Amino acid sequence: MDISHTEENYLKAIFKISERDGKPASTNAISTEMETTAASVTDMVKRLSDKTLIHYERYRGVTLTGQGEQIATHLIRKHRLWEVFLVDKLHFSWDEVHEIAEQLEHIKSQSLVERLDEYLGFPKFDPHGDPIPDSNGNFAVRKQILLSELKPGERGEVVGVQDHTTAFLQYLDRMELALGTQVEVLEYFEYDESMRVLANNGREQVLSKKVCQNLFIQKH
Amino acid sequence: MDISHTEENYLKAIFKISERDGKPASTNAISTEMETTAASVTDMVKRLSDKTLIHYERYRGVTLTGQGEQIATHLIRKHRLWEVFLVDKLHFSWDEVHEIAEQLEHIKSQSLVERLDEYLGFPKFDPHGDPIPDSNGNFAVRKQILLSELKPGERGEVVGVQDHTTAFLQYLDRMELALGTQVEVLEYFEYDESMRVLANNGREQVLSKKVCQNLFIQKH
DNA sequence: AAATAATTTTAAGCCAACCTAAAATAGTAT
DNA sequence: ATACTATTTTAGGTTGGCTTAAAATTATTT
Repeated sequence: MDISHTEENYLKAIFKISERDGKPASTNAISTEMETTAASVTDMVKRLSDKTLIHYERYRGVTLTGQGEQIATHLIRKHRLWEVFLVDKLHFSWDEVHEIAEQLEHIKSQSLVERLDEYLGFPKFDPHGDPIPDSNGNFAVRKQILLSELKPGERGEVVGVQDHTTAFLQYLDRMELALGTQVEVLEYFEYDESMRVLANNGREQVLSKKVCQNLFIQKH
Repeated sequence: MDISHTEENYLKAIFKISERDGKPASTNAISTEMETTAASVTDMVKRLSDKTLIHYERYRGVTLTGQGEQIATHLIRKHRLWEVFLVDKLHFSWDEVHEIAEQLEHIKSQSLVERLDEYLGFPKFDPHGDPIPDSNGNFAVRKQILLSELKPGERGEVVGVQDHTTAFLQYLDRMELALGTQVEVLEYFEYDESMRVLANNGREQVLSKKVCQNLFIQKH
């Protein structure tokens, strides 16, 4: 059985949505994620169901079958490995790689993925700090919290971003808040829920609520 | 205007055929190359003509327009650069890379190609000795001849293959006739048009007519 | 519980890319 | 020039993935 580029993208969307919402993916949620209409989704969902890649009952939303989930996690694995390649080897910046990886993730070759993984040194996280699943679809877990959850006096390391937009990533570049940066919360302002933060590069700056709620920190 | 994966493959096929035959690509030739029917080709050829990617007149065969040729050579450029990547960086053997590169060549990102080129050290030839066009579509030319054209006593360097099949490439591996091997023709047998050849690795062996007609040599 | 709103599905149809079978054209041989 | 053959095109139809508009179902409000 072969599966199209488009079908793969639907599976990935369904995976993403059910992970985020912790429940079956609704037709509407999928149509939003895929930037298409609800009718198109219903259409596709029937096909994916015929191929036993998802469980589907009318009006009930969809979940991935084992098979479907395997395809989805493998896509994510490929996407994130390629992102590492683009950043580490080709020196793209972390805000430029998503679209290209979106294409590269559809390349079909088992040995390619495994060799790429090895070539990159078996990375466990991509350039945005997102975990790279192993070939069985298992994600590394990390006890990370949002910077906004840190109390004054507490310290941690920047390990990931929740918001993947170019705007946010470029903002972080400007603020020199790369992954791996050690930070300490100096002060919390109730007024606008911002924080004064000291980074290990010596920079001390105030970060907005929005920024704090989009930065993942590993506490220590 | 955007162009599909399939359309790109047609353009590449047309380029290849007109290069090989030195005349417009016939519907039948294209259908053979694309492993499809003549009717499908006629269908597609009309669309490509509407997009001004080819010149087409019924029953007259097709040729690429400037635009079409640019797309075709750019595909070949990407294909061959990716082959170099797969062999040089991921250590695939030269008989394993074609299919994967066939997919990778469709990745759309100008900066990706240029960075890859740089990363690979601006290679001029791919792992099979085929020239890699520059970003303007210009191919390096090399005065190469077939081994079968060499006379006893003459020497040269193995620089490419005409036959790209796995069988031939693996045969060359066994015979230790990699690209770059220096060879000298010791003896020619009229009986079966085979040759006794001495390689710079000290190996002396008899190569069949078929082998000699599929190995490109740069004479010296 | 009934009415209203939101979501989802169905219906009907479009386009790209394919197919088979039949018709048209071109090329070749007599 | 005619007949035959090979090639190419047309005609008509399929499938995947998409659309809009209408109908059906579910969820929410009163």
